[in-house]
Amino acid sequence: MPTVCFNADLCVMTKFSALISGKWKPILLYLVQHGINRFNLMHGYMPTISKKVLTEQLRELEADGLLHREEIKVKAPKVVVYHLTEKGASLRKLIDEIISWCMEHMKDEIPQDLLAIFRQSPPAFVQAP
Amino acid sequence: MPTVCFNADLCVMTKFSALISGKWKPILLYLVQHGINRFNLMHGYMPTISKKVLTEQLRELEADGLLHREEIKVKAPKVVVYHLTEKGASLRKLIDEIISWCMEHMKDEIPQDLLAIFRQSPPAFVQAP
DNA sequence: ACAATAAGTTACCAAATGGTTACCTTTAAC
DNA sequence: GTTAAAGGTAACCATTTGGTAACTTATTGT
Repeated sequence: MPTVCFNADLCVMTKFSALISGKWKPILLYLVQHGINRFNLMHGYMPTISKKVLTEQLRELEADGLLHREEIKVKAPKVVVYHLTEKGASLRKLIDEIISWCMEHMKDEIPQDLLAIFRQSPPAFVQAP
Repeated sequence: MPTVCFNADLCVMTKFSALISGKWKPILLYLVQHGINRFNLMHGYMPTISKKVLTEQLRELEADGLLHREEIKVKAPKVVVYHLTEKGASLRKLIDEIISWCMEHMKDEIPQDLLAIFRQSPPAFVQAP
């Protein structure tokens, strides 16, 4: 019997996965970084997400310290703006490195046109994160 | 309405998450890299995984081209050895970078002693992946 | 008086994921 | 001839995750 044991619940990668593996989270971080930072604006760029799930994912990103949520106190219909925290911005950089790895090692699963666009301008404003 | 739309099913990070987000997969890659590469041997290092799930995760890692499974044709009780493919080895390097990021940016969620060990010898043979 | 807009919430549902326990197959050793 | 070891399967269950569709609240413009 080994003296060292591994436990998935204590695994650092388990915690990291929890951070990014919400279905829409990498896309949300990317959009907020690029100024797509309001609820209905984001929803317009992600037509297939439901409002319920969009709310959930945003709240989780906020709870994990990746996004900051700011309610702008204007009298009109409430306006809410999201922006990246430092941790969130730093995670965005790491995600770009992960995407680079994917472009090299998962070529077969990534559409040709995306690969081509990526080669020209890495974190382009197209479908990637 | 924006001309660009984002779809989580086409997202590169979704594919990447599928690669690593099996609960035990990062640990398995790490163990195999360190020569813990047989079914019951691995099971000894991961006492809380069930055989069913261990089989499943190994099979998925194999299907994703990260591990190679080799049945050694000896007459005795069948012996099976796993080893990393090139893709798997390259993913292990990326995971080490991800863990470095976690050690910097998720300090509060990572036990002190692990942080200390990590500072001395990064990819140590202790609970980390 | 009424519709529209921003940003959600509520109730309910389906699929995926990991887990438990018991069982299987082949060969060698006692 | 039964047992042990290696590497699994099979049947079944609970939780988590994302999804649908309808409803909400406050204010402003017509």
